[in-house]
Amino acid sequence: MSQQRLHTGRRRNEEARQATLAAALRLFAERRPDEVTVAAIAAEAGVGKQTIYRWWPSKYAILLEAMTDLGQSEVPVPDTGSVAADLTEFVTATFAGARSARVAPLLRVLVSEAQRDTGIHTMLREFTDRRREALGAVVRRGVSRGELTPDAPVGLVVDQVFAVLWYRLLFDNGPLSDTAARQLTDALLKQLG
Amino acid sequence: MSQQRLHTGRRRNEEARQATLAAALRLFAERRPDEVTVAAIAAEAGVGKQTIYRWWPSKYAILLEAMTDLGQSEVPVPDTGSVAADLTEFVTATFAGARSARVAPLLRVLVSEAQRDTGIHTMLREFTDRRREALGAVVRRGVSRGELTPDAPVGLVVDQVFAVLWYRLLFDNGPLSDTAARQLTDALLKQLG
Amino acid sequence: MSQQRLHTGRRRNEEARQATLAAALRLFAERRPDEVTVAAIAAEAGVGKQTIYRWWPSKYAILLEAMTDLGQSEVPVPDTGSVAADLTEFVTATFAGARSARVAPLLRVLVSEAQRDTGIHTMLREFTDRRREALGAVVRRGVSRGELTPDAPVGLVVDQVFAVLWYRLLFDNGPLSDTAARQLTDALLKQLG
Amino acid sequence: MSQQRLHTGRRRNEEARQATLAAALRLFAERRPDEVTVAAIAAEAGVGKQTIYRWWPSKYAILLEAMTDLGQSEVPVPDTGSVAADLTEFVTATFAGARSARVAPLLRVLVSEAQRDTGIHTMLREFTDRRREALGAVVRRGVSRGELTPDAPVGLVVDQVFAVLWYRLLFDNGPLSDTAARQLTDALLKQLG
DNA sequence: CGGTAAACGAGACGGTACGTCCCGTCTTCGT
DNA sequence: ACGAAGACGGGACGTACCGTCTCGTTTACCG
Repeated sequence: MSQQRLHTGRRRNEEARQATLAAALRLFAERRPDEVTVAAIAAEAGVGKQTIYRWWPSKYAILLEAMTDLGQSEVPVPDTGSVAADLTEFVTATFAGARSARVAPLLRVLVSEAQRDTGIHTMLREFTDRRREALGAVVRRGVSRGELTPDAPVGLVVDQVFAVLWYRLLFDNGPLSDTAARQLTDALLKQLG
Repeated sequence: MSQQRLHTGRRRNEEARQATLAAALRLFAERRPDEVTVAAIAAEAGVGKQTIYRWWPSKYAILLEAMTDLGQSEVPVPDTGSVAADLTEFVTATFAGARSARVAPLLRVLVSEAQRDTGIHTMLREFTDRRREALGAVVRRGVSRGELTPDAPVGLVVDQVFAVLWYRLLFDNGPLSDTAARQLTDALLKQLG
Repeated sequence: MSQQRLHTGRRRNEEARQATLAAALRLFAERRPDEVTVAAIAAEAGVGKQTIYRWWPSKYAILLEAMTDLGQSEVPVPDTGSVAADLTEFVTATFAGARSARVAPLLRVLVSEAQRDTGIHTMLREFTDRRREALGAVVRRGVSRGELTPDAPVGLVVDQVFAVLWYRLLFDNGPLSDTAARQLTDALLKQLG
Repeated sequence: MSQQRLHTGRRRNEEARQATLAAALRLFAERRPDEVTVAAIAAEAGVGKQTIYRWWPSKYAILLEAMTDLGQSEVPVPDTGSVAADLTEFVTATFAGARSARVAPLLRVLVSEAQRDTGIHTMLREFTDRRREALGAVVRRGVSRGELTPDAPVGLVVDQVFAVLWYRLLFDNGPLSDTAARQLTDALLKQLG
């Protein structure tokens, strides 16, 4: 029985991949998104354009991969024994992560592009759904501990947290400070009764 | 004392303006935003490209002006005598307006572009601030009628309404139905005590 | 008996005409021809664009009219009694007129445009034919005085003079100096036998 | 000693060059020069506009290169043993080439544009200087054979031939027939003694 | 160790939208 | 009615990116 040859030729260059991701992060952080061209990323990374097109469908896909790589150091889900404390900590940490001058512009770019490219939209949903799930778990833990009634509208509370986050991020019409996080958390806890 | 002449030469053609706005609305409704070119709008409107560039900085500015013009037929601020009823009516109407297949894609396009163009960002803020102000007035009326305590967090409630609206619109991860509007309103009323 | 009114309304403004001609001469002398726009001439002359289009078919027609106005002070036909002297004087004066830094660029512009616009071509021919006729008269006088044989090729000699003039003007590949004029004249006299 | 790499990346596409030159010749032959747009040449050649701008500064530069390429099939310099015969043959062939309905309009366009664009002026000079040199060689051969005196004004004779050619071509005020060529040649031979 | 195949940096390619410029016409108001 | 001002419909310009396609070189496996 003959074994089909699996792969011949040169393998993917990991250095080129890293250089491309780093270059994309750098350029998207410091330039307007339409000024970040594939050619510019290639030049910045010292890489050929074709190498980029071989591995990524668009410049935004590069950005998303780069941010996912960064996000490996994921915000841990807090577990202090109290919904109020867990929620406050989670929201505060989430707001802090999003408001940073380094990641805020990148998040804006991704939402912007997601409205134009369904592929990016899907990838961004997967990215955000992981965080939604984490926050949902925190609230549900409150239910199972008896702090909250079983009919607590978990989804709606989660929605409101991330909705306010993105709303202020995208429209730049409100703070994402620790204080803002606490005010929102307090309001939501009151909602949850 | 001599009066300085204020303006000489031909005046702006209002017909050309209207035709351009209508053409932009039509094209943005039926095509993907990057397929809507300035040249196409000009052709559809029977107008020269230069006439467009003379009056608008970008095709998105045209769209925004067209939508503002439409919004003159503004959703009226309800005044039933009860905050609960007013709020419910306002939010339901707002959600209904935003979820329509005709305007939803246009709103997405504008937010998307606002992330890339500070001019559009500013104009969009003015557009949305008018609606924020209207909703704020509804809540404040509840305060002045004594239905709500004077320390009611008006801004935060307004934020939550529009935040959820845009969040679900942009991420397509939740309904903007009448039921959804009622659920959100109920939660916010509970929050307001 | 009632007199029919022959003309009503404001008459053509001679000042505007002069200002336009002067502005055209100035701009064509100092700028590349395609940088001389009708709008620029109008602005330079302090005149409306429509006023120009009312009276001239193109910017080159303005230039041609301006040069014809200038050419009223026409080079007089010399008559010294000798073909040799007359010819030398005529050619020298003609070369001197054409090589001047003020008119040379204008002549180039007119020939250039004449290749694209048959109207200008015709007007330029009328302009140049008047000079051809003058030079032809000089040579024919030599025939009638018996200095030249009756079969002298008058037209060919005239052609050679103006041909060399325009050739050197347009290709910038030879002088239009007094010396050059004399050399050409001598050659032609030898040719005439 | 290490050899530096001379060129990387894709090379210029000779087919695209040929297609562009051919398209330019075709369009300039059948349309008025200002109706020949760069976009039209690109479309006719099946080539991108940028490819044209990468290699040529203007549509007239394309035309000039196309004509130079054609001129490779150069009119051979005659060598019959007699200046009179050589000169007659050269001038007749040159006139014949220039008067043809195919090339005459192109020559007019190039002279016209040369007056507006110094780059074209320079390139056209190189083009014409090659023919001047060829004719000069014919006359100088007459000197070296002793048919003409060493002080024969070679340059002036060459000037007169091409001057008359261009003069009649540009002003359309005289024939470029074989008869005209012979008359001019005879006159110049008489000048040369 | 020599052959073969894929990935690489570089950059030209066909294509398309951009925003600017000028054309010649039309409109407004003032003389 | 004429004149200056300037907006209009139209269309070519030259530029910038897109994503694809050669180039010649480098790398890695496989016989």
